[in-house]
Order: sequence, then C-alpha cells, then structure tokens
Amino acid sequence: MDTALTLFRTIPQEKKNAISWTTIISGYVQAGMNKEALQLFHEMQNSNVPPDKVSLASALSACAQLGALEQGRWIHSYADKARISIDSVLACALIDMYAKCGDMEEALGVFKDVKKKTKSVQVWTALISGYAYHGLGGEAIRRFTEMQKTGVKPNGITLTAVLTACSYTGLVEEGKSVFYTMERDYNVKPTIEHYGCMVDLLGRAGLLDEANRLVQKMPMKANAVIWGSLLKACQIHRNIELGERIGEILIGMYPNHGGRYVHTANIHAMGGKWDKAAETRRLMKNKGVVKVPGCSTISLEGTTHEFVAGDRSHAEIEIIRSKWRTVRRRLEENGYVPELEDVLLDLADDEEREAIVHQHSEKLAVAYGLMKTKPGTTIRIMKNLRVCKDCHKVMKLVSKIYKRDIMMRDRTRFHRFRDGKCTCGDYW
DNA sequence: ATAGGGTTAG
Repeated sequence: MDTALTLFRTIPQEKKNAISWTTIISGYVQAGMNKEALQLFHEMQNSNVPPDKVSLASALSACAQLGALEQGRWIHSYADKARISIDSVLACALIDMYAKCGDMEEALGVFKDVKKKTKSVQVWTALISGYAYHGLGGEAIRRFTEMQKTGVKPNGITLTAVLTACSYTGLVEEGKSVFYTMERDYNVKPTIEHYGCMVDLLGRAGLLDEANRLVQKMPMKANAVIWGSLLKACQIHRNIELGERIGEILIGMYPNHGGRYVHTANIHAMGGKWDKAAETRRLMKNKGVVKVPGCSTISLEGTTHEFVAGDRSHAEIEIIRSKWRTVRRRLEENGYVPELEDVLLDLADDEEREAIVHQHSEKLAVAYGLMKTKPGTTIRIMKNLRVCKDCHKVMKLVSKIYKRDIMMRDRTRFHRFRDGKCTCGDYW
C-alpha cells in the first residue's frame, strides 16, 4: 500500500479521475486499512472529482468494517442527492453497511426499496448475513425461503450465511438439514466454510463428538478457523482434554498469533492446571508474541471515543471511571454479583479478579455512553474481541436498570440488550 | 473484450 500511495501521489491533480481515486481507496479497504480508506475518500471529496457509485461502494465497505454508521448514512444521502441510482452492488454495500453498523431496520429499508429484478442473490445474501450476525435466525431462514420463491438461486455464500444464522441461534436441525441437502437441492458442493459453520453449529450446541467426527471425515484439511471453532466449543462446554489437544495444534500452526496462546492457557487454567497455563504464557512471552488488547469504541456526535483496559489517555478518564463506580454501585443494589469464571488468571483471590473485570473497556464505554447521551437513546458500542461473561451480564443489567437499549458489536456478532435481556439469548 | 465496486465459517 505504501508503494501504491506513493505512486498515486505522483499523479497530477488534474489527471486524477474517479477510477484512480477508487483504486487507491478500495486498495486500502482490501488491505483492511479502513480508516486510511475513509481519509482518502474525504480527500477525494475535497478534490474536483465527484465520487461515483463505485467510489461509494468502496467507501461503504470501509464504513461497514469500522462500524461507522454516521459516515455510512452520509454516503447514503449523498447517493440520493447526487441522483446516483441504487443498483445491485450499491444496495449490497448499503445493506451490509447498515447491518454491520447495527441498524437492521435501515438495512431492511434499503432492501425493500430495491426493485425486484435488481434483487440479486448477493443482495438477498447481504440481508440474510445481517440477520445471521444479529442472532435473528428465524428471520434469516424466512428470507431464505422467500428468496427461493422469487426464483433466485442461492450460491455458496448464501448458504454460509444461512448456516451461520442457524449456528448463532442454535437451530441445529435446520442447519443440518440445509447442510446435508445443499448439494442435491442447490447444486453447491460444501466448501471448508460450510464445514466451518457446521463444526461451529454442532460445537456450540454441545455436540462436541459429532463436531469432532465431522472434522475427521471432511474431505479437506482442517484450518485454523475450524480448530478455533472447536476450541471455543471446548471452552464453552468445559471439555479440557480435547481443548488442550486442539490448543497445541493451533499454536503449532500459527506460532505468532497471540490469541491462540491466551485461549490455550485459558483452557489449561479452566482445568486447574496453573503450571501449564503459566508455561503457555511464558512460551508466548519468550517468542515475543503479544495479545491484541481489548478495545471498545463509542461514537458521539461524530467523534469516536476509544477505551482500552487500564489506559488513561481519554481526556475525561477520571470522571468516566467515577461514573463506572456509580453505575456499579447501582447494579449491586439491584443484585449484581460479578461473573468471574472468564478471568482465568492465577490470582490469589476473587477481589483481584473483580478488579480485572471492572477495568474492561466496554464498561468504560457504557459508562461514558450513560454520561453523554440523553435518556431513551440507544448506546452503540463496538468491540474488537468477544465480550466476557461479566460484561455481558453488566450490559443486560444496565439496559434494565437505566432503561436503555444497548447495541454492542463484538468481534463476530451483535448483542442487543433491552430490559435485562440480550438477543443472543446468552448463546455466544 | 476495454481501469475501480458488493454478500463468505472460529
């Protein structure tokens, strides 16, 4: 990307057109450098080249990955104002952006505005995927059925979305039925992604042996995603022995990935094997591998506020920490007891474990949200890792006691908290 | 035929 940007910078201003701008923007998106992509999109708007529909689709993709709802909305209204028609590709990008930014209502609104003949399999798939990671499995299946009634045939990606929906919602029988008939009914041969969905579906549901057997008999070699899915299932269902074996396989496959060491150390710790857990963490340290820190963001009036556990760089950090203590007291008055089983560290007592969970970034983010937004507003939080049991519990309680809807996007899916309940049904 | 774009499992 550095070389590409340097070259792009050598193009004289008057020779830059929508295509050269879009090439560099989509390059950044494909490299996962979404902030840089939006920065360049912004620069493009200040130049004399107006963005066309391809530029918008690329920028929307960056917004989707960042969870940048406000900027995504702006692009949507820009398309309307510039009379850029919403074709299949732009519709897809818009639906995906709204869904990944937590606004399924608006995603559905875009979908409904798309003319029937423009509703490509991709457009349907974008909507179904949205329902999947919002934990709305029934809705995903309903749309899948509806899609077929309109004569649109699913492709491999559509089926991945449907299986993900089944997995996240615990629809084991429905998922199995789709998986075992997909080749016959839709002429789509299961790929590693479909096997991945099935391993996840079975593993989450506690059918670990069945999941493991599927990994053994599938026609391709298991990759890190498959093993990771099985490892997570071992953790949820406390299968220490299998988990330890898989953890070793994963570390062997990717010795530079910090998350694998942490996960494996956690499995050892879950089984009470503190020496093995320490050994895994030591190995990680010796190799100079670092864990990605947990980070939560909340956007308020166009500014994104970022929180990392233990980090005090936010200008209002002391007020925010104090607000969290107030929230915590109020939750405690309403029966909140910390959930400490995810703190798999060799600590002397639970007090130390409590101190750890109370530093988690999403708690600071929600405290800040309560401070800065009006009652009745939905609090939207984005997190780069999965949410821990305690933070999940806290979000449920805050939604009830403070009468606030909370929308939280974690590494893989959405949690929507309302009146003490979460749309994931505690199945995550 | 003719630059750049969307949906995908832990």
